[in-house]
Amino acid sequence: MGRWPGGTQERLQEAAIELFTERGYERTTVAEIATRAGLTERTFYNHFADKREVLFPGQDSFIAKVREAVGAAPAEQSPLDAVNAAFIAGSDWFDQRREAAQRRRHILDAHTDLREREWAKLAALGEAITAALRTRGIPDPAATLTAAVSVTAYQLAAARWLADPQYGTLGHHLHTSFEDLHRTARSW
Amino acid sequence: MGRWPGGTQERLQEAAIELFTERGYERTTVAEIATRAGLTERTFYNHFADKREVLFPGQDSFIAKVREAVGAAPAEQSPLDAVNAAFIAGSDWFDQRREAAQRRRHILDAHTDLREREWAKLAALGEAITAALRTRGIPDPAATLTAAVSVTAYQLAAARWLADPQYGTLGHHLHTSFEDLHRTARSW
DNA sequence: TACGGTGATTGCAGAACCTGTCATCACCGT
DNA sequence: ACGGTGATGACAGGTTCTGCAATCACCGTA
Repeated sequence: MGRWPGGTQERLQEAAIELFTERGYERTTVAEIATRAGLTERTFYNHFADKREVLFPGQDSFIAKVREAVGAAPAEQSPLDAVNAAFIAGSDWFDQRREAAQRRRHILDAHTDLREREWAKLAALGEAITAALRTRGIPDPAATLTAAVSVTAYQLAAARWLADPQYGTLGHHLHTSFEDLHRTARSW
Repeated sequence: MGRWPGGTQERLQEAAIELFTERGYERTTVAEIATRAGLTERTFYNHFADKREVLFPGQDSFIAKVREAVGAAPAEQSPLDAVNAAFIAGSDWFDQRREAAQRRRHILDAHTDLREREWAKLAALGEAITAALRTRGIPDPAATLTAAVSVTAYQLAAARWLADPQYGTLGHHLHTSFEDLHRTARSW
């Protein structure tokens, strides 16, 4: 058992994705993940709150970044544009991990448990954006509605990004998704 | 142990809400819920997929009703109005259960686990509406965006309905929430 | 080199969740 | 009286997750 080789979380994440794709999420135990990473089950739980969380690395810091970017946006920018810009500013990270995102999505789509966690993360993102918009002086309910619709546009962009055979950037798809949103909102 | 006294699910739900408010969600075991209802733990799991599900009675049938109502809306109605009308059509059920909804909300707010499940239900509602809108000929991404923003407006209305000291109906709050949505969308 | 502090890792026990399997029971029609 | 049906119960077992305390490697300091 190599002890302290560093990168513990990353090793656990890779081991988890490997095993999930090999045997499926439910047929993989936390103990197996830890063993493949050269660690123990207990250590897994020192790094991740539960079994699902290993599939959502960096989500919390992404949320924090978006919140910060929305708060720091120029005052003359519309709320929706501010959120859009914040998403685009953080999109490089994803473009560099397209393949990992693909595998992750396949696992997520196959298990309701995991999609539940994903929705929870998206809800947290929405609440963070709502809070940031409020500090920009946007009152409720506009803040809540704008945040929610932004998250939906973001989801849409992410889906297109993963499905795009042309390998367009996430930023590009965010741009078109928010254009679609403007167009659709005009019909409401 | 009264066997087959009828209303098994309802008894389990009431026992669960009682115990959750008395000791809290985490400090209540499924076995305790079942015992208070005069049943066994195994029977609980014959009626509910897991411990959380006991707090979401009728959600699935509500989703089915909304899907149906959206599909059956008059053709001249705009997509957003169709969803709004579908919500209002199913709002009586909630108005008759305001107090239970209050207690349920207090329990939900205190536990991330349960809010996660709630988000999952809302996501399922959104997907059902998306599907219904597509059968009405609304193409993507308009169907997805319209459904998502409708669900958000619904959440907003439900929150106001529970907080309203005047005890206004859910239908009333749905009306004003969708008006807010129209107003906000004009700024996008 | 010796020593102690710090933080990560581990072992162990145990509660609770959830499932599979099969037996048992009440009801109902014949 | 009899058999079918469906809900309930008993039991075993795996898995998830937590609390607690011990162990280990590293690092600065004397």
